[in-house]
Amino acid sequence: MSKNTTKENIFNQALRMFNEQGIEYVGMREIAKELDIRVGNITYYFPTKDDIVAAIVTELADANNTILEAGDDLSMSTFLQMYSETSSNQYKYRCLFVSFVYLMEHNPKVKEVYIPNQEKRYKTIRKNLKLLMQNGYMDASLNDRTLDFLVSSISLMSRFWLSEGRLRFNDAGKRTLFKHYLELFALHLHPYATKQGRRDIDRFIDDL
Amino acid sequence: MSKNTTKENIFNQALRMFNEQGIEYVGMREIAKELDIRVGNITYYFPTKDDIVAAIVTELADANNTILEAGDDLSMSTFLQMYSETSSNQYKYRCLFVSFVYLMEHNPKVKEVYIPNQEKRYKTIRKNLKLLMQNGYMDASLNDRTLDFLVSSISLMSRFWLSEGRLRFNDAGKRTLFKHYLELFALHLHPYATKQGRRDIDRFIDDL
DNA sequence: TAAAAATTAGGACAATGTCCAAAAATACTA
DNA sequence: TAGTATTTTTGGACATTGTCCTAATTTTTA
Repeated sequence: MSKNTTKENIFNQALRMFNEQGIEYVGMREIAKELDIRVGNITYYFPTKDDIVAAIVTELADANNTILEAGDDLSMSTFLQMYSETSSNQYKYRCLFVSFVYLMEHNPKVKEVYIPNQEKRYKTIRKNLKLLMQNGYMDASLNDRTLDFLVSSISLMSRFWLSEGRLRFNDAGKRTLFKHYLELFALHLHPYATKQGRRDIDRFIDDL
Repeated sequence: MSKNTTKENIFNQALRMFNEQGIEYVGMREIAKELDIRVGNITYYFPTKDDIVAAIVTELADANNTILEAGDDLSMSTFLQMYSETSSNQYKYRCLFVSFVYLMEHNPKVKEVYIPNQEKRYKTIRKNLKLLMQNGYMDASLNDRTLDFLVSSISLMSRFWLSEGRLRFNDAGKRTLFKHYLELFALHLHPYATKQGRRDIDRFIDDL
């Protein structure tokens, strides 16, 4: 097991503190203090605080890219499972989602990494829902407008469930948050699912 | 028409700038500059920036309190109309919602005003949904779990639609945002509404 | 072992929110 | 109306923030 480099130490310590206290409320000097190094040493690896945040965003993007794309035989279970994994990644880098709007508007480096993913995300959700229709998990009579509604609604939820969770459950653990918000997500699909789809949804919720 | 007091000028100017640029990115010196007064003059009326924000929260709370409570004869139209009015107030003080989590966790004065309203809000939504059931607008067979789902889901959406809107539509006007997010809200109820309820929902959406 | 490169330290800088004492303007009172 | 008290406004000080830069130190390379 190799010793961590200074850069890794800074990244990990920053992520830990950002997740706990919020990005805006962790100072460079505090991070340095925890690691018993000087601030100038941090700025050597990360010239600005935004660079640390950008590194976090990049790691999240990479993590999400390792989640395999849906095949043509996508089932409701797989779809839910994929959502669950994405949520897991979001939780790991949750500091990003608690200050979402703020980050996007004032951190160009974050914007650069995240924006391209965003459009892709809409399309992926839409494509997956269509696959679920084709494969008999979602109601085949869903029109485009309802599909758009579901995509919008899912996007909104998946962006802000962590913020909501922070407000509502304070600093509850991952388990509590997952139980609540994955159920919320799954129930969202319920009215538009076929009998087969609903069976998968119910099983997914039971397993939470 | 009486001349505005200094305090009112400060409040209005701050709200305007907060809404446009975000609370965290408007400095006391900038507000002072716009009004051609000195910073010390602001702190005379609002000792800290948090006090300005708290004043904004209070005004929002007051505005929402003027929206009449639902009577026992609540209809789907009225329910949607009430939601629309609340959303209008949120838009007026939208700076608060773009930095929601941040505010709640680090501004005790905001927390004090908002938290009590929050629990009340859950109960109100729940009560109103039950009224809609009783009055034949929502499916009478809704169980408690589905009701909880709807309440959670509505709460999440009504807290974060403004954040989402900022990310997705950038600085689109009120009209664009309303068209999209009120429809999203209304469609949310659609699967659980009765035929009568759905008629109201469809009319509401058409009128947007 | 000496030179070069990478890393770390330490302090300076402008900007921020906050605070305070003195000046100015206004209101009040005899 | 003149003098006093109160409210309002000013201008600058303060600690803290992220950032930047130069010099010292350590590590790597030749």
